[in-house]
Amino acid sequence: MTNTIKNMDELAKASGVSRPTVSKYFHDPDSVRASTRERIEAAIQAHDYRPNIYAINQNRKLTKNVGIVVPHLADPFFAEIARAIEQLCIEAGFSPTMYSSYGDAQQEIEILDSLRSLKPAGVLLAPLGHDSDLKRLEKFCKSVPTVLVDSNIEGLGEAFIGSDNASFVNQTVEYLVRTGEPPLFFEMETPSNPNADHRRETYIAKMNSMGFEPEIIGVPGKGWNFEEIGYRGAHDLLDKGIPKRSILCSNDRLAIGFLSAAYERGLTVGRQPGDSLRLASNDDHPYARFTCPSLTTAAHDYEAVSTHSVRTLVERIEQGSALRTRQETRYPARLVLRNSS
Amino acid sequence: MTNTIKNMDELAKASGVSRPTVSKYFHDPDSVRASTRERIEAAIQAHDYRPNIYAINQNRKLTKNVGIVVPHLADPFFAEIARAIEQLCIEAGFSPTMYSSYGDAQQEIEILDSLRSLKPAGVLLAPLGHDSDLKRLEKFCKSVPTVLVDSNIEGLGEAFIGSDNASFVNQTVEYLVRTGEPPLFFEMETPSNPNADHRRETYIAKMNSMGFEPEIIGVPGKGWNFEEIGYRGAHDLLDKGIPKRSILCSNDRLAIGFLSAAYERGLTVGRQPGDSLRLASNDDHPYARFTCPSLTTAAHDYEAVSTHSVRTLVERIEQGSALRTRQETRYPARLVLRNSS
DNA sequence: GAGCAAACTTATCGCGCGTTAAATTTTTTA
DNA sequence: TAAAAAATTTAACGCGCGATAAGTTTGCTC
Repeated sequence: MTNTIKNMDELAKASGVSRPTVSKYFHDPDSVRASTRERIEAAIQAHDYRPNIYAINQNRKLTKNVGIVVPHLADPFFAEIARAIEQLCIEAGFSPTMYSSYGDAQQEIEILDSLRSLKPAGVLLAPLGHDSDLKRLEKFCKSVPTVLVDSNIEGLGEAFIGSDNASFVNQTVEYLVRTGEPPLFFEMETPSNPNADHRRETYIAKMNSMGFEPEIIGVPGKGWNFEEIGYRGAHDLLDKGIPKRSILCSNDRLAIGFLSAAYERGLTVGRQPGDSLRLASNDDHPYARFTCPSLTTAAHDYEAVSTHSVRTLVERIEQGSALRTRQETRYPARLVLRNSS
Repeated sequence: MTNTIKNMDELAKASGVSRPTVSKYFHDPDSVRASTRERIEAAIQAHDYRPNIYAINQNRKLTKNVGIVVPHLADPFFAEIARAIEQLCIEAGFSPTMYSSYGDAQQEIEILDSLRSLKPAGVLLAPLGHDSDLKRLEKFCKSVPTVLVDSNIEGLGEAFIGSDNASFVNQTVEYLVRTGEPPLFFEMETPSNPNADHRRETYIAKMNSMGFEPEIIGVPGKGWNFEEIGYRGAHDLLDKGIPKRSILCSNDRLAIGFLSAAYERGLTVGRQPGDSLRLASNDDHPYARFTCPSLTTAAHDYEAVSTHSVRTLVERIEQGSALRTRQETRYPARLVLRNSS
């Protein structure tokens, strides 16, 4: 209870052990004899002592810190993946810290800059994408072991782990065609996320290979208010009548906006006879279950992506990254059939 | 470009200035002569030098770190408030770090424990609520200047800044009564958030004062899957028929689940003649605009809450908290009329 | 209980920076 | 231009811990 213990020296005296032994204990409690360990732990408990992490890390060239950087924490997709990754890092014995650039390239760079001074053992980075300052990112990746997540940037970092956009779109297109008619592709005009580009390209290729004419609507809009952009884009589109009975949204957040607009217009969305149109999407956003109607979508394998990301980073940290080549891993989607198509 | 500079000594030599002056510069660039500042800054730029933050903080009893702790970052409400607070902390010259306990009391304690060893200048804490380990929280608040946000815990921390639950419920109840009929109150049976209790109490008091019989449905369910809980609760409720034409949900996430269930049952929600029921809620969740129908709700004053929180914390940090008394501030809600009622 | 490895102690250095006091230089003011 | 004020330099110590080398004790094996 006497909180008079300020450093390891005093803790050592209080527990009747020498300081180097206490130091050894903190690095690995099992490296000291059981009886010694008990005495140290008793003293720690009694005096509520915690070593000064600043002093610990000062002379380390590498700490146990891990940075988790995502483009937008208010996006439930990234919130979810960050949560999973954070948990896995803790289990692997690291101290994760979460950062969000909130869609701003400048802030992404500032995060990495300040991260560098934390001497992190590694970083898990879900980059902004097109908007990112590639030169600065590249420079950072050379100085800190970095694993890219979700959005790939060619050649950057130790590895890339994400989802297979082709698998998403192939499945959703196939499903829509099989159970109805070939879909229109509904997306943002200028998406900042490279995954969106892969989805569009896959859509075009898939439609062509099935002998259909691809048809794409790119709605205007900037930033991360995807629902709003989808909502407005859908209204604009539907002002001209229903262009096609099947619609495939590039992502769920656009679809949420689309469904909202459709509802306001009294259009029923679904696969029942009499429904005005069918809508599918990609991502399996946490709210996709609760849209009206519930959203048919292709789901990320959140667990595989987060597990593999963390495992890869830990490997690279422990083995050093010198000899290993950069690997890209993409997990396939799982089609989730709900009521919107 | 020569990255050979490792510490302040070398930086001092490279810029032709003494080390104490460089040190002074880093504490306040304006405390050195303009010509000196330029020389130092030139050297910093040329060699890409950043001081070792661990060495800086080692002997400081207080750092410039600020902790932001929320119950659940995957909840868009907290994501939004955390984002705003984070930004304001940066502008105030602090280094914020975000933590989420993900609804787990144990993790909340662990966050505060590890936070303590970061020697933060202060902490902005949105506590879990009933589930929190009050004794540990209290102990923490005594050792670190802490401002409570969103959820109040009597007597804890330097101050509380949140929203006025009474204002929320009074407005929504009044509106529903004025434009239709007195509402049923739909909530979780055992909410972990104390705000939910205040909302229920206000509902009861308001209904009584208006001469109506309060009627409350408490749906079972644990955890933070509010949409799911609302969805199931709504189905259970509606299995027995529509109990009342007006329904007031304790919060928007429950309402989102409710609307989903209502939609599945073919019930139309809204204020049009012919609609089956009307629904309102509280919080103005970021997706409340995009539900089907869009959700009438009482909105938090996000900006006022976040601004006031950060300002209060900064004041307490700078002035010391000795003489000041604990203040509680609650901002009123703004009724947002949409289509659900 | 001799022999030996493992565990521990003692002593000492270094890390990068904060901080201070006294001496010195530069700039401002009268 | 001399005096006063401000900025800077020199020198030195301390912080809490990591790390290491050499000597000492402990506990285990046969």
